[in-house]
Amino acid sequence: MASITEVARLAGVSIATASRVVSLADYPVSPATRARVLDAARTLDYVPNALARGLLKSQIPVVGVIVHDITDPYFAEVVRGVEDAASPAGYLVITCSSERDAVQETSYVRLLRSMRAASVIFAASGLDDPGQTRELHKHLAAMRLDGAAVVHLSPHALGDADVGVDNEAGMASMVAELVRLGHRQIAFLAGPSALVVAHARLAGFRRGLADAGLGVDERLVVHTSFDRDGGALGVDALLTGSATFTSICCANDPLAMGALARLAELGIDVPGAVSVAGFDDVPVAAMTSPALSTVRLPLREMGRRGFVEAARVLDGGELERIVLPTELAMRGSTAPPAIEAIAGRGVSLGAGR
Amino acid sequence: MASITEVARLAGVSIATASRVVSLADYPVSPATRARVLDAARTLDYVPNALARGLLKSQIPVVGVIVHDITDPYFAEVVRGVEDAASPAGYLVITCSSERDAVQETSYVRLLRSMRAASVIFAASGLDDPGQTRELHKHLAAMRLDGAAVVHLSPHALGDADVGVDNEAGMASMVAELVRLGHRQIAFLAGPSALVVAHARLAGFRRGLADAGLGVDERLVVHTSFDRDGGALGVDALLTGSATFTSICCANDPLAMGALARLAELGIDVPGAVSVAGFDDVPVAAMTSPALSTVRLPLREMGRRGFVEAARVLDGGELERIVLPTELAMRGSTAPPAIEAIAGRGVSLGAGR
DNA sequence: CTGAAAGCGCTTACAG
DNA sequence: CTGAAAGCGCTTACAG
Repeated sequence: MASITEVARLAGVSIATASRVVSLADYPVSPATRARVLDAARTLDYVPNALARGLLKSQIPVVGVIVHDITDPYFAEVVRGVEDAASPAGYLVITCSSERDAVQETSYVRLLRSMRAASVIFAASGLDDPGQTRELHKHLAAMRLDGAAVVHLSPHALGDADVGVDNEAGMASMVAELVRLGHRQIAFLAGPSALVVAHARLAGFRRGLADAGLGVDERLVVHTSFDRDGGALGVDALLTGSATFTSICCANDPLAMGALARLAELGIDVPGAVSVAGFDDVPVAAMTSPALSTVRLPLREMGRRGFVEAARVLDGGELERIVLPTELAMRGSTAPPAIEAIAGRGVSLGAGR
Repeated sequence: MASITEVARLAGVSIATASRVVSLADYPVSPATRARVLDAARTLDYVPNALARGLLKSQIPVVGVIVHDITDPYFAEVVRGVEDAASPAGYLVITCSSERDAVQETSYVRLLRSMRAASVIFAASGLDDPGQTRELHKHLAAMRLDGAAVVHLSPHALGDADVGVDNEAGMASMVAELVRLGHRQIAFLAGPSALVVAHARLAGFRRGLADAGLGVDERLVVHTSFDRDGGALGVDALLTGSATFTSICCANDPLAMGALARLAELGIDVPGAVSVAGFDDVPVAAMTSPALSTVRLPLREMGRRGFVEAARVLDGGELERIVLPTELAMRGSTAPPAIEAIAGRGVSLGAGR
């Protein structure tokens, strides 16, 4: 590949001058010289070496996004948002599926640091485990010191999201809506108790109930994994428990979809016998049957704004903490409760009910 | 950030020696010296500068994956596969959502070239438009010359996939299965006629019919976009057309899901009145209702093998052309045909049928 | 086993 | 407006 040296030689100028024109530097160069350099660059199919430039700046126009799993539509949306904002600015996006594993996450961040990525954006909520993450934070601190932008899109062990939503308020609004529909016995599939974002949503559930003057029946709060399997298992746990309920509120959409699938298997009608609500509004939420009522998060916008904030920091500005609005997306999986609540313990599962 | 110079100074050795130990070079260094260097590196929180190393090698351990859209589960799966193979090898994955736009694709590849990415993997099929892509191929040729690995996971304007599936055979096997179920009037939602991979699947449809001794009713072959909207539009086109059919075979899953949704809207029972089949087996295909019968592509494995082939080339080997097997995944959306075929023209849409 | 030195391809004071 | 030179942080012949 042609280097700037060859471009300069072909154009008959110094490499300094060649650099000034090809790098679009704001520096006076005579029009004739400029034209000759541009010509030479075109002739030689010159493409600047971003590594050399990056070495000088100690930074390369690349942003790493840490996600739980890129095949999870939540994260795919966020990453796409980052890309939509980053791409016009000439930044490339590196996806890092950490599976919420601290070791993997650290290894990714170290790699990002080694290549002097301009920014790392955490799309996934961290686990509430500060001990595990000392090395991670060492890397992040070093990167920040070096001018890199670190942006969180979810609450994490060390603080709130930089660009995010009010998870607690969003969940409380869903609870309020279920109460408005007439529900009084609302179960909650809470996800993993160690996940920071799950905390916030559980807090929202409690607040929603409190706002309605209702108490929390702790037997109806179930912790599971944050995926479909957790939703199915959660339903089983509720049905074998001792408390009755007319609706199930879930801390995210996968949980709700798993619950929907398990209830269908058991022949329990949604929303006839029980209402189900999710949280996130991933694109598939509108395609389940019945379609899932959920809390819409502006996922793509979160990604976009995440990059915008990163760019602000790279420009020497301060991170602005941003809270984006959530919105209820009520669909077919919720309705006023049936006369009788779904019973817990004592009801045999799978018996065609 | 500490550089190797500082590590060398702290360890009391030359930077050459320091480099040999921190870069894990296969070069004799006395154990005592090695230990001192490692110690210094740890003390200084030394992380090697990948940009400096890359500048020397004219290559950085990064692989770019060109996809249509990372929020499309097909591509998310493939990217995850690439990441699963790339990550243990110390490579980072850059996602490029090109929206099948030649200009964007070229711009991404140029950026990848400028940062001397070790490899670019095309997950998306190209458009059959060699004119549009001259500049793209100039960049790719330059990268290849420079030792980068270019791998195609789908057929493209200039040739077959390097790591892919036999789209034609896969589609033919689905047609054979529909015929086995008793279908004789099979419609085909073909996707865009300019998309190379769509060609192959249409060819498979024709071959499957020919193998069964059936002719192709061209009135039942509909070209639309490659997404849900195309599926819905395709159904409308078929219903207002003049030919009858008992099943709809789709060139990919989004088309099939769009068809399913539209048929449900129209009150047409699947698979009672008409069978619907997809192609790809993206994860959501199992979650529609009825669950979608489709042709399973080993998407994640395609991504993984794509990186493995890239690594082979980077190691100085030759690209091995690999064809991965497809598999039928028959689910609830297909069944033997009803006595009467669905009629086209003359049936009023949306009239509760 | 160790080190001095060249060089990868750029940008940017500095001098003219 | 133009150019010579230093230097970013590494690796790697080459010499010892």
